Order: sequence, then C-alpha cells, then structure tokens
Amino acid sequence: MVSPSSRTAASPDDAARNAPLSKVLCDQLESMIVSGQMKPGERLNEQQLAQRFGVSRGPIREAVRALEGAGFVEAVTNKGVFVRQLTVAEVRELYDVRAALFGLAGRLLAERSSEATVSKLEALLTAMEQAAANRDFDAYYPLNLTFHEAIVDGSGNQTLAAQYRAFVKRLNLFRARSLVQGGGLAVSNREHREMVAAIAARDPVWAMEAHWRHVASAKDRLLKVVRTEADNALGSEDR
Amino acid sequence: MVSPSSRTAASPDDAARNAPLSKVLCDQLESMIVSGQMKPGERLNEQQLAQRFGVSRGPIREAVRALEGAGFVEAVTNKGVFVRQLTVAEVRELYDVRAALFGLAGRLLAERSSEATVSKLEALLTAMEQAAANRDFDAYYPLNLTFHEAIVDGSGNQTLAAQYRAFVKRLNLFRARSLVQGGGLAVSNREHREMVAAIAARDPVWAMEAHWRHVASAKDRLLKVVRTEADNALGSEDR
DNA sequence: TCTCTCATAAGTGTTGACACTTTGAAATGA
DNA sequence: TCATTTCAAAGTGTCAACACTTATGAGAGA
Repeated sequence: MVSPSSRTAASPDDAARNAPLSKVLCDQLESMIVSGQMKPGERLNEQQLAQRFGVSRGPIREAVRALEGAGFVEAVTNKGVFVRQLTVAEVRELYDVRAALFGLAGRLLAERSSEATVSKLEALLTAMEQAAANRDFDAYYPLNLTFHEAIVDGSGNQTLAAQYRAFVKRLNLFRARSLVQGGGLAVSNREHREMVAAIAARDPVWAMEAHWRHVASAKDRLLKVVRTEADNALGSEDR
Repeated sequence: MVSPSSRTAASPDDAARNAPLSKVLCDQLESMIVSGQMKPGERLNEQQLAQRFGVSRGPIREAVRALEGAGFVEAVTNKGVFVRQLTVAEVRELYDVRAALFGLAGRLLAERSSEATVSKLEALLTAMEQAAANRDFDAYYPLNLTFHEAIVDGSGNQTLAAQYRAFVKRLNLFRARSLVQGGGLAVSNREHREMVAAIAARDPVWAMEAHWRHVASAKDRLLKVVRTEADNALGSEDR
C-alpha cells in the first residue's frame, strides 16, 4: 500500500539530494547556534539570512519555526527571533531532566547489554583513561562523546536517544559551559568505570543510579564554576 | 532595555490578538490531531487547510514545521505531511521515557512540597476515589488530569513539565489508547495514594519509585489490552 | 537644552503566483 | 486482455511583492 518499492529514490543520498531547503537551512542554522557561531541573545535577521544563503525568506522562516520548537531560538511577534539565552535556573532544570533520561538509558542498557557492547564500552573507557593521564583533552573529548552516545543508543530506546541528544545540544547554549572543559577528568573517569561495572553486572538499579549521579555530578561541577565566576565578577548586575 | 513597559501591549489578551497566524494554526491543528479529529496516517493537505482556515499556505507550512518538530506529524518530501502513526514499540518507548520524567517530578516534588500542595493533592485524591466508587468516568478523567498536572507543575521544573506534557500529548496518537479508559481504576487509585504518601513523607527516593511505577503500570495495562486485541483479531497482518 | 511629535527606514507577517514532482488514469500498442 | 506510455491534474517547494508593525532619528516647540 505504502510500499517504498518504486524505482524512484531508496538510495541513501537521495534524501539529501531531494531535501527541501527548509531542512538544510534548519541543520545549518542549528549547527551555527550550537557551535557558538551565533551567540545567545543574537537576532536572526530573516532577509539577511536569506541573502546569505541565496534563498527567499519562506524556507528560512520554516527552518526557524522548527528551531523554535526544538528550543534553540525564541520568537517575539513583530520583533524577530533570537538565539535562546539560558539562565542558570534553566541550566539546572535541563541537567536534572538529562540526569533522569541518562539514568533511564543506563537502566535499559543494563537489562539488555550484550558482551560486545560491554567490551566496546570498556575499550572506550581505557582509551579515555589514557587520554586523561596524558592530559590530552583533544583526544578525550570525542571519546567521551562516543562513550555517551554508545550508552544512549545501546538502550534500544530511540525516543530516549533523540531526547537526550536534544538536551545535550540545548545545553550548548549556556555561555559558561566551555569553562568545565577538562574539569574533574579523574572524577569523571571514576564515575564512568562504575557505570560500566553496573552495566556489566546487569544490575538495572545500580546502573540507573550510577548514570544519574554522573550527570548530577557534572551539573554540580558546572554550577560551582558559575558561582565562583559570579563571585569574582564584583560588579553587580541587575536581574 | 527590554522593559515591556511601553503603552503598547502588556494586556493579557494582547498576545492572543497579535499572535501570528502560524501560532494560532499550530495550536488549532495540534488540538485537531490530539483530539483524534485527524486520524493517524491521515494527510494534511496544505491548500485544503489554507482554504478551510481562510489563510494562505505560508502560515500553514510554518505551523506544520512546528508540529513536525514536536513529533505530531511526519513530513515526506514532495508527498506531504502525515499525522504520525505510533507503533506498539514506539508507545513502549514513550511510556518508558514518560515514566522516568514522572519519577523525576515525584522526586523533586517530595524535596520541596509545601503543606498546601500536599493537601491539594489529597483533596484531588479523595474526589477521584469518590468518582471511582460511583463509576463516574466523566468526573474521574479531568480530576486525574489535574492531579498529574499538579504534580509535574509542583516539581518546580518547567522544562520537565513541558516535556512531560508533550509526551502525554504524543501518546494520544496511539489508536488503542481509549481502550484503557477506566481500566484498573482501583489499582490506579491505590498507586496515587502511595505517591501522595511518599510526597507527604518528603521521601524523594520512595516518591520517585512510586511515580515511576505508576506510569510503568499504566504501560503494562495498555500493552496487555493491545496484545489481547491482537489475539482476538485472528487475521494475521504482515509487518 | 530637553522633550515630544512625526516621518522615514528596517523588518516581520502574509499573500498569490510560478516551477517542479508525484500520482492516476486514459490512450496506445502488443 | 494486459502491459507500457503518455499526459493532465493535484500537490508540494520556492519565490517576489505587498501590508503592517516596530525602531530610529530629525525637527518643532517649550
């Protein structure tokens, strides 16, 4: 009935070739925002973007609506759309939700993990410890990312994985996030090891707790830095 | 600087008056989908909708993009957008994530709940038990909704509340959901009572478990019905 | 000099029209 | 009768132009 068997399409790059402009622009803009190329609070000028990408405003507006739904930008009627600016309170909220999601991922993974998955995680763990020992942050960062991706993907719950990724992306909107880079690498690794141990032991409750705590710990580290930073900045800012 | 003090606007209905068409249409379409007025798999014809609402296709397309991001519809290039159709596997996924979110809500609420909140929940609880005893489903349903809303709002985490609501809405896309109406009312009430007890006791861990289990239990009830329904339908369907 | 008014410019909200793709069925051929 | 081709209708993707709102700055009045 709805079989996708006709000779048209079905090739992997077809989706990219036939992708509507709005989709392409949405990805483009998202990466510009997440990468920090567009700063929080900055305005997204429609005609300016249209000119820049060589398209009309229609597709731009559609892309922006999608970004709005994802929580990356905020639209104000008749004024424009702005890159979302996260308050410390919102960051705390995001981290709490992320902790719950990651805890669920750990729990599900512990219930269904194969030997292959466990050894893959252990290999990543070893590589990360090596990188941490060498203070090689450039190597550590992508490994860390892969490690977390492997866990949420391994949970087998795609909805969960998508949500988790969305939250991680949104957290990139927070200005001070880069400050934590490499903060508490040793602590993080100790937590990683416990997570894998719980998964290997097929202990869902332990795994959930370990994964949850890992994110909660990252939250605490970040908030501590933010507080210190605020204390150092002696000038008082209203609001 | 950005003070909303000028004489323009500031009235509560101003947001509604100045709301762009795309926003209005988005809400309208969403309610049509969630209410079942538009069935899963059904196509959203742009020009048909434009004519129906008396607007052009631009705002319609923008609204649809927002709905796509929220997971209510699925867009296929050059073919159209369709109301999302949930498989049983996806429903299971959604329920698992919802359980984790609701567990977090219970945990947070237990950490910060005031006397007023607890007594409000207890009042709702009593009313629900009364309705259940009278087999008054029309009274029970909105009370149940208010009860759950009070919990997620009471958590104090707006991000969490928004996410939870989104998931509940998405679950309405599942065809067999209505079958559970009133299924296991007594069981549900027993679980509700435990949840409130945990909150009143200010016991975060207990509260989280109780809230989590409540959603998990709802999932089990639904899946059981689905399985029975599938068994009754003797005709074998591929896929 | 300061404040208020008002006109101009910039930008968003919306529209109708055009181009390309897909779909379905009629027409053609074996 | 059946398969293939062709063509028109429907629908989505994109664009350029118009309408309305907001922001900015110059000028008049005090």
